[in-house]
Amino acid sequence: MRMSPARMSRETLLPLLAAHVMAHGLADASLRPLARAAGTSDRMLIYHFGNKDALVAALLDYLVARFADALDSAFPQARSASRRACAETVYAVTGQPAFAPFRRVWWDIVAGCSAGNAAYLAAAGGMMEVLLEWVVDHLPASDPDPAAGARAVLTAIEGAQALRAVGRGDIAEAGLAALEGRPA
Amino acid sequence: MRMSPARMSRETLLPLLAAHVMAHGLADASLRPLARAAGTSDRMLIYHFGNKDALVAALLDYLVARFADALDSAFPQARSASRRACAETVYAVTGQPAFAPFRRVWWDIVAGCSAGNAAYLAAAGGMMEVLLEWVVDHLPASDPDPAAGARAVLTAIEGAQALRAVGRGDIAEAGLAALEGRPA
DNA sequence: ATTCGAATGTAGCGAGTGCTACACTTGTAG
DNA sequence: CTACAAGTGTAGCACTCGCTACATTCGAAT
Repeated sequence: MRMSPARMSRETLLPLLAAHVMAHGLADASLRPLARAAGTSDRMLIYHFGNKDALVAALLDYLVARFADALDSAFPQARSASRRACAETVYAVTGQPAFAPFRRVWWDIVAGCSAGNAAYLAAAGGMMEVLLEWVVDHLPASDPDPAAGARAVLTAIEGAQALRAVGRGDIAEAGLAALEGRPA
Repeated sequence: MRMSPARMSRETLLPLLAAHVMAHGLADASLRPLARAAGTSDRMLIYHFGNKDALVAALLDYLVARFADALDSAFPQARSASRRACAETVYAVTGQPAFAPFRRVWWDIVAGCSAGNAAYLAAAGGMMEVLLEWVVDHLPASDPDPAAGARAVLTAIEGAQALRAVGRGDIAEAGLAALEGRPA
């Protein structure tokens, strides 16, 4: 009676690792708890990824991809009626409980960027690129300058998210409401 | 020949501790490096503050006060000509090197809030209150709704700061530029 | 001068950190 | 069947973490 050794690879490990990180945060994720969550040992994580930095880098790539997936599946397909409506839609959707883990790791990433971590910078760039494209595609077709509009919307969204994260969702909502209701 | 024992208290310690935190970040500040920076031992930090959580709480209070000071001394006295100009002023001033340490710890605080840390939430609330009041006071006198205007400006500023932190200052600046140039 | 409590130094505990050494078992290629 | 490399388990290293026990020194009140 011998269990299959359940051969592992980066690919089979990453979803389990990502689940643990989204549940417990990225900032203070350490090898042994990660390994426990994935049903392995710290020894094997190092074996498969080389060292912790490489593991985190792989994890960030994976999380960016999952974030893109989550956007595609959770967001309405239709374009918004205005920049303001677009921003409020993104704010509402990314405020759903399903996005809480992403919000959690997002601020870990921002803090890491602010501390000068290059891997985090790359991941943050990826996430912003994904979001920016999504916003461009969902701006009103009548928007005179979708590129500029998307940047305005994204700036407002990030600010609203930050304010919500620190318990000042009231400011965030008032801020979004002040976005111009119709394309300029 | 006996040196004065340099009696210490929370009050004499806090500036030194704060300096270390602003230089090296709040997230992974640990007792022994903090003590070294303040010319003491971890033992004494615990003695004066009780435990690390209380120390961090005191440190956050102190940092909020220093942030308020820095705002008062670094910002122009005059009111801005528009909401957009006000936002761009704050963005420019808080982008100065003198504010880099505050930006650094700010994102540590936001990440801590997102992880559910109550002390961080209180500190973040304090910082936002300070900033909100400053914005209200510097909006054009002609602004029809300074309370709403300040919230709009603050949301845009926070978003711009976040984007700048992750290396997308280009988006931030485009976003601020799209704020209405004259009071609505 | 004596006493007493506040302040401080030294040493260490138990837990957790990233990572490694070494032995061992597999599945597969020759 | 044998040889070999990929994969895995066990144990441990050198370190940091927050915190504590214990002994000492110091300044001020009596």
